[in-house]
Amino acid sequence: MKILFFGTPKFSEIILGGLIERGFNVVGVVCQNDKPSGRGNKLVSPHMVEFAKGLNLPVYQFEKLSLYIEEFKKIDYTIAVTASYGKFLPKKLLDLHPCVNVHPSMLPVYRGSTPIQSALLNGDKVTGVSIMQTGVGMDDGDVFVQKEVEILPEDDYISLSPKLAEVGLDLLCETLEKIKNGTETKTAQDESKATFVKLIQKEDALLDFSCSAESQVNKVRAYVEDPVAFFLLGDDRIKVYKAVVATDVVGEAGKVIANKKRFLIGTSDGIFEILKCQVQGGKVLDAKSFLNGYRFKTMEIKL
RNA sequence: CGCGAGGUAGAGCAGCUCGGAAGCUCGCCGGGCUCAUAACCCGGAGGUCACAGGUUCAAAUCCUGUCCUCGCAA
Repeated sequence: MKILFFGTPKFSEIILGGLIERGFNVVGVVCQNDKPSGRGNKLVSPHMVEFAKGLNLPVYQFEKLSLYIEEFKKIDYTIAVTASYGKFLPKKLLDLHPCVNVHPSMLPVYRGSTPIQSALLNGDKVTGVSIMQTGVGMDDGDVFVQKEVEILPEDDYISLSPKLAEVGLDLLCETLEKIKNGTETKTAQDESKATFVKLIQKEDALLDFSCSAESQVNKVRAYVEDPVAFFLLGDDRIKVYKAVVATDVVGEAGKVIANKKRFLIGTSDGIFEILKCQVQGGKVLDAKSFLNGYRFKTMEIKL
């Protein structure tokens, strides 16, 4: 079985790396195009490009897949595996060979592009991974297998994502073996229970202290990799990388309480404690270091 | 040449406008006080002020170039 792998972010890398490690025959990697990015708007390749090259795999980057069907016909593969590729695969491409997808949620819940973030944002205690048939719709194909994964209170996107990838990898390998042997089974999703999650916008990451502290901590956990939860303190934009709900203090919504040791912000329900943050121009710092040098110009946050 | 901020003790910052003996908060080491402490008091170590040139009697501070870090936008 010759696998053509579709995937772009870190999540995909873990799965790709795992497939190789376990001896699966991956013949190539398709990932998204290079994009102008960062200061100077220089063209930057997805990290996957280097990763795949490091594994001596050919890398394909097509601007619009549907325009390159002929190219795909030239690639010698028998099955496609997708994992957070980032775009829909056109029907013409799916018709060439079977295609399975790794989706980090318990489908039909959290269909769409941000299932991991959504589970964290909603404060879920459990999420999971599904291996499914890749279809033309949004994550609505038949499911081969799925497995739950516990979300720990201290988990955030950065810690949870690899856990889901590892579980996804196991399930994927299992499924591929079955497909190879012709013993795979699949069941249709219950459409009535389907939920969708949307793309994340920058503004979604703006912390709102008129909400509960817990909900804003969840926002930090969900968006810690990108775009990173933030709030505005006077003219300063402060990104929050790690926060918890403080239970030993009281305070008023939108009011900052800060001393040499702790950086607290009142919310409508509970106290939001910042453990790791960054002001524009500065490095990411633990609260103590941040407080050592930061000069507060205001202690109020506009709600 | 997309816009912008910054590189000063182990950490985080001030000082730079108006050149003239390197400072603050924390950490660290030593001592003291306390039943005790993330408390308080006393003392101490630790910096070629990113790098390279230039101006000057004198440069962290002014000028030029280089390297590095970071925020925004896309």
